[in-house]
Amino acid sequence: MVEPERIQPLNRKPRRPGRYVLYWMQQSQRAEWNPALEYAVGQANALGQPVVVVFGLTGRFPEANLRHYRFMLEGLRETLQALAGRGIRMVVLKESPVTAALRLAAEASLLVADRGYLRIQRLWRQRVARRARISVVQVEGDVVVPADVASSKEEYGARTLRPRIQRHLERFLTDLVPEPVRKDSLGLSLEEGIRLDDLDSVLAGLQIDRSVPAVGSFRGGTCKARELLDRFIQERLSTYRQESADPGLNNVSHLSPYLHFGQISPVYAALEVRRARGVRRENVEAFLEQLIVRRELAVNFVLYNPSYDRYEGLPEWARRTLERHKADRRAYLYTEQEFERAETHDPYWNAAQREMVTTGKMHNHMRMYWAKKILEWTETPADAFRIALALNNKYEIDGRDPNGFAGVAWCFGKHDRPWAERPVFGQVRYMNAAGLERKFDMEAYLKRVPPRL
DNA sequence: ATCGGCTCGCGCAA
DNA sequence: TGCGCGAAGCCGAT
Repeated sequence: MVEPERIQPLNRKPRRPGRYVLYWMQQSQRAEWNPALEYAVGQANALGQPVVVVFGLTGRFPEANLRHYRFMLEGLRETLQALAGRGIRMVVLKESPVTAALRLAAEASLLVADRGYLRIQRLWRQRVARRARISVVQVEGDVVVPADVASSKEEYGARTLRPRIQRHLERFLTDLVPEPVRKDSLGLSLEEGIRLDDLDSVLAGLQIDRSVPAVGSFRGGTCKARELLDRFIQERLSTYRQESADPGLNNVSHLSPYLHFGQISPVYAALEVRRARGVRRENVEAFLEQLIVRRELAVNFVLYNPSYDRYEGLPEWARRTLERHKADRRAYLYTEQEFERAETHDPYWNAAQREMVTTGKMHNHMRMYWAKKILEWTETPADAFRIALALNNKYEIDGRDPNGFAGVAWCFGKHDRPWAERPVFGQVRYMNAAGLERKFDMEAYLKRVPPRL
């Protein structure tokens, strides 16, 4: 049963007598723990119709490259098979999500969409809702507490969002029981769509940026995500609070790429972690703080701040103080290319950059240090913001995620408070290598990251 | 090793 | 209007 607050009509058009209920999959790329899918199945059962799933595979998602597409397609291939196992046909069309959804909506009774919070995802849904001739309903499945239920405005920090999430948490942290599929859609006559058996040839047929190679360190897909989560709970959760910040230990879940593509449900992950046996409460709480409060603070940021991907999206006090120190002498200055090639004087910074470029994922604590240093070693804070975000989006598997936008902005003062004034940073929180060495085993970090690009 | 100060703005209590 | 407090800070004093 999907919570009613996850369900929102996106237009006022009627249902029509079509051949099937259409689930337009976009953000939640999974066949289980997917409220939009289960809602679609429930509606289809009530109408005595089958469910068809459509996915529009566009080569034009902003800033997406081979690395992102490979990971996403590994997940989609598995999802397609899992859906077939439930008697649900998934059609993958090589065109924009909007036109793909509209094409199959022509013969549908009702269109169900999942939810994504980025600007482009909201725009896509708006267009589909406006141009479809049928009722379009959006079902939230990307966060635990739907962002507009938690708050109706941009929150100032984790401190102000946390109680708002807590208020609703229990209501939304519930099992999602799969609906039985009463009428299967595997035999329907439909557009073929493209096959996903051979991902190399699918990728070869897409007009995408191929300059960033796929990574072997993380394979996409729900199974892989579940495996990582299980292992995390078994082996790492019981020391999470103490160790998760240490880049040398890497004691983290590694779920963020999977969450980014909707290959695993945050509700499922939260429930699994809560149900873990023999783990101290503080560790469970520390993980849920990341998975829910911090992640959903990032979603709040991209939903309510129209400048979430620009320097202008920073709070007034941060821009003011950075502006005041714009002319300060920088001890080092690097170009975007020097950053990209990990050619700074700082071995920790270079290691972080190499970790990101080679594995597609940088340790959480290093992401902060990394962006703070780009601010310190670039001529203007606005350039630094742009460079940090561009590199993040290019090389992280979960680039262009709300977490990335909020994470970079945090390094420039967003969701943070002012600190003692100093050169370049002004009152924005400063970090340095001595801090890393004081607290963590940085030799271990250097050892676990490839020594060169 | 530990501690206070740094400094802004939100939200709540009064 | 006052007050407490905040993602992971740093720095100098003790």
